[in-house]
Amino acid sequence: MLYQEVKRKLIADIASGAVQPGGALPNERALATRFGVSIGTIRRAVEELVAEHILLRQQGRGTFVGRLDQERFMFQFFNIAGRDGQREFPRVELRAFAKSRASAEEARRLGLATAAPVLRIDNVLWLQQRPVIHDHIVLDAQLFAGLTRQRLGQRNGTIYELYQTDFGVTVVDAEERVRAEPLNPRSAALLGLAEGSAVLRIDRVARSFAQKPAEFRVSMVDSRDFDYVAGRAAPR
Amino acid sequence: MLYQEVKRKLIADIASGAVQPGGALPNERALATRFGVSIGTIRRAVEELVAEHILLRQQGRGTFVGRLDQERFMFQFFNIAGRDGQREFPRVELRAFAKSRASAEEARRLGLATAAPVLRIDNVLWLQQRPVIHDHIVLDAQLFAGLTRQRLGQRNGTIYELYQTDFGVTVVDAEERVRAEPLNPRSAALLGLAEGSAVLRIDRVARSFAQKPAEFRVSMVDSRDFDYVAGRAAPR
DNA sequence: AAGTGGTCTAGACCACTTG
DNA sequence: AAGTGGTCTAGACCACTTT
Repeated sequence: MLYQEVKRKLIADIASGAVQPGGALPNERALATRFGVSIGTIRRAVEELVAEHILLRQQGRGTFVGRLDQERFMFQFFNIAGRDGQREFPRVELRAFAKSRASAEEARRLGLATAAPVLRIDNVLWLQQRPVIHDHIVLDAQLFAGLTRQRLGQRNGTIYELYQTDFGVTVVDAEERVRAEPLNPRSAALLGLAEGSAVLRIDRVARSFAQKPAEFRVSMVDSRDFDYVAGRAAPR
Repeated sequence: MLYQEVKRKLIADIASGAVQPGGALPNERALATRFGVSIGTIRRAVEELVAEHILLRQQGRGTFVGRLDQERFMFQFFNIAGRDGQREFPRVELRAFAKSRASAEEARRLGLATAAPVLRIDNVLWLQQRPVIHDHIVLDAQLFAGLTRQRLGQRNGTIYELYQTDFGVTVVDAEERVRAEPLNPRSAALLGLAEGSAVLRIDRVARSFAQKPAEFRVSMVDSRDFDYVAGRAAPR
């Protein structure tokens, strides 16, 4: 499994920040020489990282570390679409930022000790000029030490890009669990809906390399006009 | 794109029934000779078909056409799990079988003319000895000509395996849209729940080769104890 | 023109399964 | 022992991007 070894070393380079998001990798010949393997083996490792959206190859230009920009966020992590299938980047409104302690459930999802210090962020996401989603985001306060309300509000790009550029945390995949639930009072107030309406609740654990939990997020979605979409066909 | 050509030919062989579900493909050398390409090119084509769960390779044994058996159904198409993540194969109870005509929505999803003849199947799925899911399945009556209530009731294995063995329709992927909805009277009766309870509604279009719609299904899920699960990490 | 990734070849050797 | 897929090599040639 030589190529697995190569893949691990490439991931280590990305995780350590030795190659920056958006930056180029050395070319295939250089990598082959450095790792002492053939170009075919390099290609195999890079192909898998491209399939995982961690690297990006462009013929004639080079191989680049994927940035968690808007386009990728929409493609990989934003699964809400209009009834007609139309997708739109949401307007994000920051409503609260606080430090507190993890509940038992949150600690378990993030792989932390119970009552570990966490940061909490409440966002309201707008689609078609209406508040549709209430996100409650929970982060390990140690991993994101120094994150402030100001920094969150000032950011350009997605929150995942902020994790990547400011804290070296690259989100590579997410697991989501969806259920129907009556709307709670806090979300009802933020979304301007009646308490008890049937809404979607999405629990998401976003993970970094080696399945390390990076973020836990609960989204309450007014699904009267929007769906959670899964299993879109891969382009072939 | 030689390997794409090889892939198309392999798919044609599977779709035409020239190789049966569960049957073995010729070995790599034989395929390379038949198509006049190198083994590497055969491998590339087969690798993609394996990634799409259409073929299955076993070192030392051979390459086989994937059967839509219980294991694959659970892995690829059954996305309901207990709160603790535990997965269980449901007991399927056939409650109704009828011929009628497609609604505008159904026709659109199946790529049929409005009011085209369709078959309708109502199943109740049991998990942990309780009715949890009401499936309403709509099929193109032409594509599944000859399907009877008896044949459905007698089947061994999953309904997708029946599509494959009896009608040559291989389901290769599915797109699902999920929302929260108050429970309708018919599903309420079948699930033994109060009308208006908040439940998950899942609209699924299952597709065959070349994105051809094969089945449209609406599932109503009592999500008090079960979740819809998406984006599980790929094994690496 | 030079440099990059994309495709394809023709083999060698290994690991695993079956008779 | 024979046959299968799994990994790896060392190149050739092509398509594309940049200078």
